[in-house]
Amino acid sequence: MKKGVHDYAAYVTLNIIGGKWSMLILCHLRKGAVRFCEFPKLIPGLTQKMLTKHLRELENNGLVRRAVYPEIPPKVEYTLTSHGKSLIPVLDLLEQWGKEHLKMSAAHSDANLHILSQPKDCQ
Amino acid sequence: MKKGVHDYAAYVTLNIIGGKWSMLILCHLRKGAVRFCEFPKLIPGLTQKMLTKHLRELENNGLVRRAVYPEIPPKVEYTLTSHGKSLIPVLDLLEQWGKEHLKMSAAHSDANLHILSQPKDCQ
DNA sequence: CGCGGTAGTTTCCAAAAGGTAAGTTATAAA
DNA sequence: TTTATAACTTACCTTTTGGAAACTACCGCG
Repeated sequence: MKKGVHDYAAYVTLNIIGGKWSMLILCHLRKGAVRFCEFPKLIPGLTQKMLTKHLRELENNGLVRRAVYPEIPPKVEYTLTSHGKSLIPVLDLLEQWGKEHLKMSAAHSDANLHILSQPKDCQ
Repeated sequence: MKKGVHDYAAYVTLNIIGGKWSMLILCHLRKGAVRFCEFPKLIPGLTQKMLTKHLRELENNGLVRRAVYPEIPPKVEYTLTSHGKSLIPVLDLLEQWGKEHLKMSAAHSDANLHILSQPKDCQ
């Protein structure tokens, strides 16, 4: 999913949080600052390359703030900006719908086996 | 974005509406039934192949219903299921946040040029 | 001098997603 | 007989995305 000047602002939102890891990163930032090296521990499978890439994107979109502490060894912390925090309700709703959907599809795959006798589709 | 067994149900939602065209297709279905051949007219750039692919996905996820009318030339209509309709508030929120974001980033790129004298970031 | 720790960047490769264009089927109308 | 139409499917190719692993820089420590 990328580009394309469609009339829907929802498209913009998906371009921002639709990457493979962005949403996961944001979810962990909800609770407060996270160090660079903490992310891969929090998010299994996330590599440094993908982490930097998505963090830069989120930073460029004004959702996260990058704070560098001039220490050795280096320390960099990421936090949500206020704009980033405005995404939390959106994430919550996505979360909530996802849960409903999982319940639904579980129920449905059970049901298929013994209940259904209604017409499934007009055809 | 695909796969990955993370703890966030929001991930599930994004897998469903996160494709390049799914959200656009759903948006047009909000108003009612749409024929196959109407989609490419409604959504510039959408090809038949991508359309079928995403429609099948949405169908498999129980969000849209496919109704075939046995006529020549063929007629196939797609509608939202009730489960599909439950996504509308989600799409609306994505839309709303996207609009806010566009306002924000427009304001920000203006502001950058003359206003800012605050520290941008601790570094 | 070499090691460890943090925060990256870079290179190289594989997989997934997406696009183009042509083919398919069925029938009715010209 | 050819054409047109709707709804697909298929083959082939390009682009995008993602991942593994190595490399850089910095400095203190032993």
